[in-house]
Amino acid sequence: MPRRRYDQYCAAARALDTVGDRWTLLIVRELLAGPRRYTDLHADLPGVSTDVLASRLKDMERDGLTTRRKLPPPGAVSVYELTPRGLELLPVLTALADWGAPALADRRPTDALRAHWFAIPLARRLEDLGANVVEVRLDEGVFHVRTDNGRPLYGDGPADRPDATLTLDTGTCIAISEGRISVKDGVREGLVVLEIPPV
Amino acid sequence: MPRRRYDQYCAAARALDTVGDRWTLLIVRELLAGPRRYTDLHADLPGVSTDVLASRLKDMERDGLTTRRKLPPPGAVSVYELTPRGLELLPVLTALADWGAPALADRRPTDALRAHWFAIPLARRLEDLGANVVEVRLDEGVFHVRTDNGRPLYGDGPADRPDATLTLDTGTCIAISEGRISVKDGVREGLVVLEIPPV
DNA sequence: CGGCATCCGTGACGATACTG
DNA sequence: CAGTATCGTCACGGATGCCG
Repeated sequence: MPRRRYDQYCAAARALDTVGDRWTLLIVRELLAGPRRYTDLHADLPGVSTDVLASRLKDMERDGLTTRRKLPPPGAVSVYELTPRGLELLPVLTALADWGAPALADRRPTDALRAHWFAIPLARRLEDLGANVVEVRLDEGVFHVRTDNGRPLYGDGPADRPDATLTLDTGTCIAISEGRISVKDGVREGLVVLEIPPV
Repeated sequence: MPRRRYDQYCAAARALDTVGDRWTLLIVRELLAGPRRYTDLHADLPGVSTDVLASRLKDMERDGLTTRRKLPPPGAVSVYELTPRGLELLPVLTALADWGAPALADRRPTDALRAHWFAIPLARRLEDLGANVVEVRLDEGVFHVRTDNGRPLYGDGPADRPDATLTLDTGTCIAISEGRISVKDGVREGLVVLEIPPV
């Protein structure tokens, strides 16, 4: 909750009171990948300043979106993690990603990029593959998605034992994310290579 | 699009570049009620300053969310209206309202209130009534909702010729909005009075 | 080195006053 | 009625420093 509230008895305004601040929803996006350390968050949120990130994490913990947990030694590092309430923001991020996907048509040279940022709009399109864990290989990097409502929803890098792997280029990935073509169409047209590893 | 962009090649971040600024999504909320004049917008967005509202409307027009139209004389007043692209933000507002509805449990004395603010979370729950236009009567005021994907989605005050009218209290309205009870359950328990006017 | 806190310049925001 | 102009304040972004 920011210092500035809307003070409106409206469900949408109440939500924006909590998650309407700059960076908050993008922090949620990162935490959908599971528990993360402060430094990892800072690395995957290029542009955020250290104090704003720390301040947001405090606000989010106070508002019940996240919890802070100390990993047992050795390591004894603390990680940030979404609460169930914070996890319920996934539909908000999905709706935003749906709306914003067409804007990916113009790719600016200054744009930062992490492969797992494609996971949110892509996840639903992979649901009918019949695979719990899907590894996605783009030119820009590899990430994996869980389609079984598991936590974490996705992660960077290859999966442990994926049920399927998808190899495709960025344009195809966006087209599938937007629902313009299906995964099966992509395979049929040679844009996507779908592999099911032997058990 | 604000001066500050995230500069991230991510669909959700791109959306937030356009609608992440303070007040923008609440202006969309108001424009879902159809074409509105500047003064009306200002009246139903308590707390927004005149310059910020003017600035947002400019940004939104530049970004293709709204158009400005001069009504034919007499009157010759100009109104703001959502474009199809702007209208596509409804799922975003619905997802936000879903998430924010539990926060309506605590009602602060400083909260502003407009009856039609209940329309967004309520609209989907009225879809299976088989009525195109539903008039909703709360203690706080009357508004009406179109459930046939028509524009406008809702409006203040009574409807012209509603297909159904609902009379209920605020708590019941929130419970239905959250999906905790259905309209039919509300009627059965005496919390909702549903009237279908004779043709 | 991870996890912040502090300082500072810039810009966004909010309230009021004013104008065509 | 529909904004623009002005101004004080606060949030943001970048850099740096501190401390376990």
